Amino acid sequence: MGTHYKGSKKEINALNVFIKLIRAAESINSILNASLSKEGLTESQFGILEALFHLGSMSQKNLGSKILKSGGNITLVIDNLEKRGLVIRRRGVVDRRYFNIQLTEKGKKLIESVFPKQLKIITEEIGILSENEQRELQRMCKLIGLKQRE
Amino acid sequence: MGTHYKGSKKEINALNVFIKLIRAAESINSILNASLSKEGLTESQFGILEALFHLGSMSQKNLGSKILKSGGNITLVIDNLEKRGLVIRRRGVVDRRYFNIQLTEKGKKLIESVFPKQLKIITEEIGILSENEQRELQRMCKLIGLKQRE
DNA sequence: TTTTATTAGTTTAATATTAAACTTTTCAAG
DNA sequence: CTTGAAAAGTTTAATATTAAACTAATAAAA
Repeated sequence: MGTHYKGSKKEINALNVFIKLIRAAESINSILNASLSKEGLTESQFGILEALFHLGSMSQKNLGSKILKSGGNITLVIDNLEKRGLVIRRRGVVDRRYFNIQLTEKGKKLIESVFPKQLKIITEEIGILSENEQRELQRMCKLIGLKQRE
Repeated sequence: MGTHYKGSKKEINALNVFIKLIRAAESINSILNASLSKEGLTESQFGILEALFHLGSMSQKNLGSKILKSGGNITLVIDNLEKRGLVIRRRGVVDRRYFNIQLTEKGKKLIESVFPKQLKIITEEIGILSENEQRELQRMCKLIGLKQRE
């Protein structure tokens, strides 16, 4: 034990695992963000475009739950995407509280070009692990992710 | 394959692993941050206090590299910690460009009380995995973390 | 010794983010 | 129908974060 008591062996082990987990996530994210910033996109903007591209048009509320950001933040991100002509807001017809957020042709072109680059980075970074290791990593991360919703 | 081409099988697998990895990290972090905010601490503030507590006094530059934040940010975080009387800046004697950032007694008391709570959360969350699984998770995350510095 | 380059830290301007208060619209209960 | 609750989105105020320009101190080179 060092100068300060830091915890039991079990706790120290858990802490080390946690730190490595966080570092791995940050490591990949920082590479992805560096690539996105070249296209003038933020992580949130990419998340919105990607969700619209792969899941189709949806409300701001739904987009918020996809990228796990607050309503106020979604308003701003959509504002900025709309200014760049990448998405448009269409007021709902049956329920006028909703906006239906749609990709424009320009937005679709952009995400079609950016998504594969992001995917390539992720594949390279994760590809350092064997197929079996990837399966195991995914399984264990799922367990940790689940715990939150108890 | 769905409506849109999303990538090869290999890419899709890597993407799924990546998403689970990020979610697991976010899951634990959000619990930790909720706990910290009860003490009126931000993640960065905690990181600084924890580094000073476990590694001893150091310069702002060193603190920045420990918690991976920009210099400008460290200036602000230290400002706020200093206002609350949790740390003090001492100008270096041999080299007057440096500040030596030190925990005050109050800061030491706070981190001594907060750190075990954070550690408990981490231990509980990671503890969902067996010891063997934890070892494996750590090993794999290290591999991913390493890749960045190539 | 003077000049130049480097290093630590600060400031500024911009963006991101959230919680909370707010508006508008819809829906449910009486 | 009217009233009240809930839901989608916006605005505001606060904090966090970064990059880039800046100041001050030190070290290196001429």
